[in-house]
Amino acid sequence: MGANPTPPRPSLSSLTSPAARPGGRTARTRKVVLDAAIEQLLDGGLVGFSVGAVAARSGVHPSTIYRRWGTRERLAVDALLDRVDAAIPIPDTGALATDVRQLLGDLAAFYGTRLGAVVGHLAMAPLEDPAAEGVRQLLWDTRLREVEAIVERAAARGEIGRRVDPRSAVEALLAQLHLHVLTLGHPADAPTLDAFTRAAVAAVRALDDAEPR
Amino acid sequence: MGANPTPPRPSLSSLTSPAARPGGRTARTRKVVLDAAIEQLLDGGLVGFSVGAVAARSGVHPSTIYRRWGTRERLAVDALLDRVDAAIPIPDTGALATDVRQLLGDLAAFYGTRLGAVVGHLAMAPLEDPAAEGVRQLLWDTRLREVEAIVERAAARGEIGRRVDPRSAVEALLAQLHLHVLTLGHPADAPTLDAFTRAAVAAVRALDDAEPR
DNA sequence: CTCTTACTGCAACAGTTGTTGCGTTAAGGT
DNA sequence: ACCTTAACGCAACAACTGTTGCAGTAAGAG
Repeated sequence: MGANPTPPRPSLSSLTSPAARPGGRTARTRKVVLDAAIEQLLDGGLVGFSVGAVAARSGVHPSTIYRRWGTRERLAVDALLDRVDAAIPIPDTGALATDVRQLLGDLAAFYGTRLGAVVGHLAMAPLEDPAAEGVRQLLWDTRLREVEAIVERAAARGEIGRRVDPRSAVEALLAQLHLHVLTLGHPADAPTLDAFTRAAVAAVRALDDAEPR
Repeated sequence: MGANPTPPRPSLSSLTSPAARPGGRTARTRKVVLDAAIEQLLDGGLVGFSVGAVAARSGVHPSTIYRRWGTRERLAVDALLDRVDAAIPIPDTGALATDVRQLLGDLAAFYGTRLGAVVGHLAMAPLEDPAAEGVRQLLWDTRLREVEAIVERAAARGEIGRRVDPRSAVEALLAQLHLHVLTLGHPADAPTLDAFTRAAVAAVRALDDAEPR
């Protein structure tokens, strides 16, 4: 029973359930296609990303890809999930401001990457494919929950009040960076990130006042 | 002479330049198509929004639409521009907090509309069509500049420091609402909007400290 | 080694999306 | 009323997108 093929962590990877007992060369094909999809996303981003393009690049027949993934969005999301698992670590520097500064810096650096840009692009607005949209929401939820640790540690230290809703606080921490970089497409240099950090920390502190009404 | 058909304000409407001297039934066709596009967006949103669908609904031949607009994104953006001009007013209540609260409330209400949801959806992430993407950025830029008035009045009143960069401040004001409602798809009730307002105002105040380095 | 089973490639097909050439139509100027 | 001219409808077409049936093939079980 230890033989079940689930990945190291119970990550949310893989829309195509690897659950069923393979009776074919599933794993190899999957890897080849997803690698090709990543390559395609690296040069060209989402523009020109299509099932046909990935099929041509991978050598796998289009019909196979359609059968396993179905839509371009599902394929892109599934390919990215494989690589974003490593993602960005949650800092623990001992103070809220430095935690936030480091997290924002890491995020900005990631979104500066070609791959990160695509991930950010897909992350910001709803997707048309229901399955892909479900994964997007799950990803955000997972991610925000992880970041809540920063807020909870700050509350434990007494840096912020204990009445702050962690989820709202996390949103406040991340919102301006995402609007600035991903929605508006502007760069985020060090002074900008410093300013975002100051603003974010102040916002979280303000959420304490009379929060639970 | 009062008969000129240009809209009240020299809005950025219309990707299709109405500049050239019309030798055909330009204006009528344009209106019919854009009205049909809005209808199509109202029921169905961006899903199922295609040139073909709008052609069928408007009775205008698809080839005509392709010639004038080219892509689905350009058509959608152009149709929406016609209706978003009325948009959301910039409040002037005499205090920063109440200005922000009203603006956030108006925005949340607008995004709760079917039309507003589509606008918000298109606003959050880059568009693939270059022309449509240009309009998106222009719209953001225009909008943010308008909102700067709130910040500048607050600075004039002494509510916030004069070293605050208005553009950063405006981003800080709007960021959490957009992340919460448009990216995450969550509702924004009154208490939530109150909390966003408190956080946003605190964030703007924090931007003052040592802002210009 | 053989059998089962699932997945793949291939080819044929259907639907949608976007393009182009041509004759026709209507708006605005004279 | 007439002429010019841009825009439109139509049809034919090209390209891309997605689906389906069938035969072949590889992985895992006994």
